[in-house]
Amino acid sequence: MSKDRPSPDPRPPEPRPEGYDPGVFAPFAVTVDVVLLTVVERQLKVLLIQRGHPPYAGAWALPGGFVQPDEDLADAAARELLEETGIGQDRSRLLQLGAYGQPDRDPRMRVVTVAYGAVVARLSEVPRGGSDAAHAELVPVADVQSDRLPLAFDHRRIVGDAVARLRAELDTSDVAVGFCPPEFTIRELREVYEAILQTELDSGNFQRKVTQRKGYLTPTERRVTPGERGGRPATLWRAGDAGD
Amino acid sequence: MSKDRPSPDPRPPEPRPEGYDPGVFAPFAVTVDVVLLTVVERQLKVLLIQRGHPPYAGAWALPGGFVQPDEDLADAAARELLEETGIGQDRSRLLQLGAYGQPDRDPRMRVVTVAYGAVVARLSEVPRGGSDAAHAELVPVADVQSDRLPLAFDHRRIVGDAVARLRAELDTSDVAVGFCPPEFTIRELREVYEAILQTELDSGNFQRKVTQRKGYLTPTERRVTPGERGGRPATLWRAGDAGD
DNA sequence: CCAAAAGTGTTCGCAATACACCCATGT
DNA sequence: ACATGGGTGTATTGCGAACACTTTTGG
Repeated sequence: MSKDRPSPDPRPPEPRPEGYDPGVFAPFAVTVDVVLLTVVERQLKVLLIQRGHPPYAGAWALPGGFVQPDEDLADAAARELLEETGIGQDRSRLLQLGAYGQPDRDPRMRVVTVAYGAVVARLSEVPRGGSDAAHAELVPVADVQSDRLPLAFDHRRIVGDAVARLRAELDTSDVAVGFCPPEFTIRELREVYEAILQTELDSGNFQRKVTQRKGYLTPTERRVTPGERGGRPATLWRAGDAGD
Repeated sequence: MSKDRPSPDPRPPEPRPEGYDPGVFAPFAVTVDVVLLTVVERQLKVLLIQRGHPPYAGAWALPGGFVQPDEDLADAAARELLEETGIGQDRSRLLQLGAYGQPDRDPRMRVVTVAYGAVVARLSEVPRGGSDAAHAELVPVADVQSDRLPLAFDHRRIVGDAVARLRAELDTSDVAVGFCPPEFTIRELREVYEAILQTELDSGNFQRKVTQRKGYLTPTERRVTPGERGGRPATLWRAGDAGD
């Protein structure tokens, strides 16, 4: 990658693996953070943990932590999510959002974090299998974006970027079905869209748009029994072939 | 700001809970790589340098290098690009593409790289003001993707991702005008699209589509004098307000 | 019966496509 | 005059938005 160049590094050179020039390689910490989103009662929520130690002790933050020396980034994200919240997520379902590396983003040392996005079906409560996360909770994304609920580090920005990315990919990818349980009604899927886009969608047009999209949904034989106030029973659908 | 640098012990520290434990994190090297694209004679090309030292000595690679301790990631990308190729690029014109951190992507040590994309107007030759880059050259992207020209590390994949991203953003962003000089004809812009999408576009429809798009282009009073074989002189256009 | 929710049909307008045609220049 | 490339007009088609309407349930 890089070759000999003047050594502008004010720090004493670290002992280093052979082959790299001293004075050029400064050690960084690399972490991963996970933006886990879910829709509960028509509201988009993000999973946060309450920090137990400084800096930002007591503040809310994204689950995440250090990448281990021989660990892939996505694996680290999955592991941290499991350790801190008890939620197991396949690494293939984690979408990389980007790297955040402003020099002062951590007050103590240079940390570059790689953010990952994850999506789960309506999760009402956090499993609490986490090793030692002080506290994990689902909070409305709106509270984060309005800054009514301040986050540690640059995590508010990361959440904002994640939501923007989610909105952009709603129509072109299969993310939305990730917010639904294995079998779901079109209404349920529509409410996911509405929570994310913050708009109302025409139910009839949505129905067509989503059922006609190839490989997106597959119908089951089962129907749902209507609520107390009646109504035609809705078909249950599964994620389509393309989403597997 | 705590300054205790951990010794770069290659062995992993104990798997530990969330939270910072300065002195126990595993040191990573963080680098940036730049995928600089340009269109020359209807061909999409990427700027590569020839490596002078192992690993991959003599192989082609993306320009890039280590991030310095107090340097922002985008700044590092701009600096490395300038140092290795003599091309100055504003950091705001560098688009982050993502982080690549597979444990074995560098044979000697753990390196996480953050890739940035850049776009310049038809660049026929590399400035050669680079400090020490052995050799820098523009090569057809097709040669990289077909693996006819193998690249060091995982750089082929990074280039592939960059091109995919470029294609996806062609219609929704202003990237394409970045491939054109300050004043350009619609034909020139169309050839950029054609080189990137690998298709032929109807010139008439392209004209309308691109001129009607609000804030995308602004006409000048100037025309271009036709070539030797005649033809109606084309209007010169500038990037629109939205692209500033 | 009516209310409510699922799902379909119908219409309209816009935007993309195909392609014919006119415009302004060089030789 | 003719070739060449710039630019506009026009017909067609497909898709999304708006919304009326039918279907199937509970009360």
